[in-house]
Amino acid sequence: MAIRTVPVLSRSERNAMAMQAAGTERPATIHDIAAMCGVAASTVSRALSTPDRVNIRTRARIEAAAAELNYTPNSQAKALSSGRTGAVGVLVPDITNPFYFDLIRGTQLQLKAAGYTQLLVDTEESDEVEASSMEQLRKSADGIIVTASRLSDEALLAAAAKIPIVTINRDVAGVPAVVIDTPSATSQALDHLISLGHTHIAYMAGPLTSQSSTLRWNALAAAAEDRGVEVRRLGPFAPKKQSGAAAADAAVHSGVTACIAFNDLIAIGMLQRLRERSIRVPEDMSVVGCDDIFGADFCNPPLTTMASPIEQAGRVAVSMLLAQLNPLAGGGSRSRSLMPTHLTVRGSTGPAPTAS
Amino acid sequence: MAIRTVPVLSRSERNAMAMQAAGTERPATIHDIAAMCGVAASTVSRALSTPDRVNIRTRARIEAAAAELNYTPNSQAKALSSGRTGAVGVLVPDITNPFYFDLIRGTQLQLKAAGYTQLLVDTEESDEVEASSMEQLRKSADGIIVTASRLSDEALLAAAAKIPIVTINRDVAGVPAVVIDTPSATSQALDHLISLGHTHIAYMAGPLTSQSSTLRWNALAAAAEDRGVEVRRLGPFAPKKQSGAAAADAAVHSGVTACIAFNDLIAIGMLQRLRERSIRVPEDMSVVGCDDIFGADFCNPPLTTMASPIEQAGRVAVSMLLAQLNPLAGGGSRSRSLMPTHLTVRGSTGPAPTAS
DNA sequence: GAAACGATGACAACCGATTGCCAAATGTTG
DNA sequence: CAACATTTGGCAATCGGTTGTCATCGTTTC
Repeated sequence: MAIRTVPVLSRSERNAMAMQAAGTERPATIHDIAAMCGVAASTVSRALSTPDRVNIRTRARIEAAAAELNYTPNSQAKALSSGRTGAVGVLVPDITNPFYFDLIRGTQLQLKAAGYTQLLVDTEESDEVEASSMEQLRKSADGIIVTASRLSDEALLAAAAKIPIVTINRDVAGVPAVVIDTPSATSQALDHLISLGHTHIAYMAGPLTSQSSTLRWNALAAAAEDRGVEVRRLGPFAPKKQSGAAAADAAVHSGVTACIAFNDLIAIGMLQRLRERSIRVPEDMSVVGCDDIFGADFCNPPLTTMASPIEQAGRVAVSMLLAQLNPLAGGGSRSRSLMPTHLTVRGSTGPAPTAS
Repeated sequence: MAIRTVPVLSRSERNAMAMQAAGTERPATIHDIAAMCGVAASTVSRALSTPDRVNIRTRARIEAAAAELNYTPNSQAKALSSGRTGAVGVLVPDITNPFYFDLIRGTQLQLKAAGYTQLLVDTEESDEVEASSMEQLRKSADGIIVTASRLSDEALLAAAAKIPIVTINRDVAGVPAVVIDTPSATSQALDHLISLGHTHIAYMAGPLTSQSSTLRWNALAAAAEDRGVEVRRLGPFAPKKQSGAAAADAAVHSGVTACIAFNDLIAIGMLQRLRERSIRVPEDMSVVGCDDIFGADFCNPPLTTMASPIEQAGRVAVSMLLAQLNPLAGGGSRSRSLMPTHLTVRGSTGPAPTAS
C-alpha cells in the first residue's frame, strides 16, 4: 500500500512557502484577515460589503486587520462571484481624433468618481471591430458607452439587449443616447454666413456611415431651402486633418465662398491647405468647423465653429449608464439627452467677397 | 421529518431556467461545450489553450462546438485561475494633455496587437493617486506603464518589485524605462537660437516634480555655458496652455529675445498671449516648444519645436513590458530605451531683433 | 504474447471573493 | 426564569476557468 509521502499542505502554508520562495509580499485576502481575527471568511466579506450585517465590534476588528494587512479586494474574484465587474467599456472610432480626447476625459472623470474603471477601446472606424469589441466587453464590463457607432440600428438594438449601452451621437429608438445637438447649430452657422453676405455655401460631409453627418446635412439643407440660399454637399471626407486638403480643393473648385465642415479636423486641414494655395481666409473663403476641439482657438485664423459640450456629454453618458446599472437610486433614468450647442465666432469667417 | 421540498437543480438546469426567465441568451461556457461534446470541461480547456495535449479529432469536435455556441472565454475567470489578467495599466498624469494622446494611441495599438487590454488611468498629477492606482492595478493588471511619474525613486523601485513596470520619461536605476532624449534636442534648439543671433534666452520650466524638466534644464544650462550665452530659468509653469500667459509675461519682463518652453502646451499658450500683447513672433520674440504635439504645426505662427517620437515611445514601452511578462521569446529584454529627437524648425523662431 | 510506454482525457482542487441557508448566541419580554 | 425574536457568524456552494494527478487505452518493442 502506497503511502503519500508528500505532506498535504493547507492553503496558508502553501502561500507562506510561495512568499518565502518569491521573496515578495503576497497580497492579503479575506482569508488572511479571517485567520487573523479568528472569524470565517464570509464574515469578513460581509463586514466589508454589508457592514450592517455584522456586529460592530467584530467589524472594527476586521477593519483594523484589513488596514494592517493593506488589504485590497481582488476585483477579478469579485467580478466572478458577483457578476459585476466594476468596469465600463468606452468605444471610440479613432483615439487620435481630439474630439474623443475631451469625451474620454469626461467619461474617465465621471467613472472614477463612481468607482468604476474605464476600458478604452479604439474601434478603428470599423463596424466589425466594434461588434467584436462589444461581444468581448459583454463579459468584462457592466456596460458600454458607444460613440458615433458604425453599426446598424438592428445590431445596436440587439447588443443593447445583452448589455446596458448608452450611445453618444447615435440615436436609435430603444437605446439610451446622448446626442449633441449639432444639427440646430448648423442652421445658426448658416444664418451667420448668410448675414455675412454669403449665398454660395458648401457642406463638407463626413463619412457616409456617420449618422451625425447625415443629420447635420439634413438640417442644413432644410434651413438652406427655408432661407433661399444654395448649399451644396461635397465629399465625403474622412474626419482627419489630412482630408482637409482635398476638401479645400473641392470647395475652391465648386466656387463657393463659404463652407461648413463636418468637423474641426477637416476645417483645420482646410485652413492649412488654403494657406498653401494663398487663398485668404476669411477674405476669399469663410470656413466653419464643428465641435470646438483642442486647437480650434489657436489655429490660423482661429476657427469659427459650432461648439459642443464634449466632456459634459461624456459625463452625462456615464451618469445615464450608471443609472441603468443601479436602478435603486430614485431618479428615473432618462433615455435620451440632448446636449445644447452654440456657434462660436472667431476669425475664419468674414464678409463674402464682393463679386470679382 | 422535514423533507426538502425544493428540488436540487444541476448547474445546467438552473442556467436553462435563468435563460428562460431573462429571455436573453446566456454566454456559453466550457461546460456547455463539454456537455455538447461528451467530454470533461478540463479537456475543453486544454483543447483551446494547449491544443497539442488533445487528440486532433476531439479537438476538432470541440472547436466546432465552440464556434457553434459562439463561445468566448470569460476573462475574469481566466484571470482568477491563471493569475494572468491580460490587461496592462497605463498611468498618465493628465489625460487632457495632447502629449499623452499620442502616447496612449501608441500603447493602445501595440497592446491590442498583442491581445492585451489597456486600462487607462489619469493620476491627475498627484503622487498619491499614482501610488494608489498602482496598488489597485497590481491585482487587475499584469504590468504597468507609468508616464512621467511623480513618485520618488524608492517608491517606484518598491512598486516595480511587486509588478512589472516600464516607465516613460522617468529614469530610475533598476526600473526598465523608455526615455525620450529631449535633453540632447535642447542643445540643438539652443544652437539654432544662437545661430539666429540670440544671446539672451530663457527656459520656461515645467513642474518641479518633473524629472524631464530638470534634465532639460541641466542639459540646456551646460550647453549655454559651453557656448558662452546667458540662459535663465523662469517658472515653474504648469504644463497647460493657460500657463502660457504667465510664461509669456515673465519672458517679456525678463528681457530675453528667445525662449525654450518645457513643452508645446506652454509654448502655444505663450504664442496666444504674445499676440494679445502685440508682441510679434518671431520678430520680437522667438519661441521653441517641445514634443511636437497635435496643433504645433497649425498654430500661429507654426511652432518650432523639439519633435519627440511619442507614439513610438508608447509602442516601445509596451514591447518592453510584454518582453518582461513573457520571457520565453528569446530576445533579451533591454531595460532602457533612448528615443531620438530632433529639432523641427517652423515659423516661431527667427533672427534676434537688432538692438533697439 | 507480455511488458513498457506515450497519448489521452477524467477527476478534483483551486483562484478569491459572494451569498443562501442555518445554527448559535444574544437580547427582550411576559 | 422561561419563551421567543433577533442578531450574528459559520458552512458550503458557486462563479468559469486552469492545472496537477492519475487511470485507461492503444501501440510499440523485445
